[in-house]
Amino acid sequence: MPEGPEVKTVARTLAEQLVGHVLGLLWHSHARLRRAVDYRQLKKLENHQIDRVFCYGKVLFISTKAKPHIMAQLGMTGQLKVTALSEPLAPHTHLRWPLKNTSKELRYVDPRRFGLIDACDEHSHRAIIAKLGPDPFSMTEQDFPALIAKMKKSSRAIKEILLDQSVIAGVGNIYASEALYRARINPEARGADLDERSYQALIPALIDILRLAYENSGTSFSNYVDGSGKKGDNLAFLKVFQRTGQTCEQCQAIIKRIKQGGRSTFYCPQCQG
DNA sequence: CCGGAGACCTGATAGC
DNA sequence: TGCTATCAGGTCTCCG
Repeated sequence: MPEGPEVKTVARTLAEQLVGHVLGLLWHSHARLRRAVDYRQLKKLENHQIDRVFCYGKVLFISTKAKPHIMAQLGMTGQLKVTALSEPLAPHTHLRWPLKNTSKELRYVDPRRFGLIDACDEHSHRAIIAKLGPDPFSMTEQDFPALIAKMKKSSRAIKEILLDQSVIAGVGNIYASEALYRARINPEARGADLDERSYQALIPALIDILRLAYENSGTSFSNYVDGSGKKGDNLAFLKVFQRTGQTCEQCQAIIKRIKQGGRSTFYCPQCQG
């Protein structure tokens, strides 16, 4: 489901509801998520107070004063939200974690089970982040040259490079297409073939697109919701994603969909020719 | 090392 | 009304 802006929205809205609260007794469905979950480790966090919720790229962390922390990746359909204990259980609820002395609980719902929740100590926390490229939300212009150099080294299509979390963390299928449209770059162009000017347009365009999406609390076209169950408002701001057959706002050409690496890419053949 | 294909899952929707 | 096929905010592993 979520890309960087959605995960960051979930982190913000969860922080408002979780920080300062103490986790109660964990319930789980025994389902295997993307991989088997070490529920024993997670249960060690019972009776600990949550002090921070944050994210890097698409990885969300909930930390307590104790070790380990909670790590979550929402995959395509994962929802992490705080609900009333009395709220009916949605199908595919895999984790329920009551907050002591409240009538609420943290729930993880994930129909496709491409997501992951797990315990995470300092060591694995660092290992996770070490594998990821810079996070556009904390990046400054000083980080641009190294990032551009890495992209220029690749013979892959620029759209696929943008989806590579080890190059840049938090970009997914929506915002890769949107950023390339904004920067007027053909998604099939090889990283190595793009000139410096293209990159100087692309990186700021990408950052702008992600910031805007975050300000709009993310894009909901299917089941994405924030940490309190609310949908995002960014769908109306998208220019090409899932707009196959509609006219480009800039030039009136027809927006096309192609497949790259097994995934849809949306673009304007005229503006991004 | 790199890149491509397929695997992992459920659910919604379109077309016959 | 079924069926089949395709599509969906992601990532991991295997193979050449």
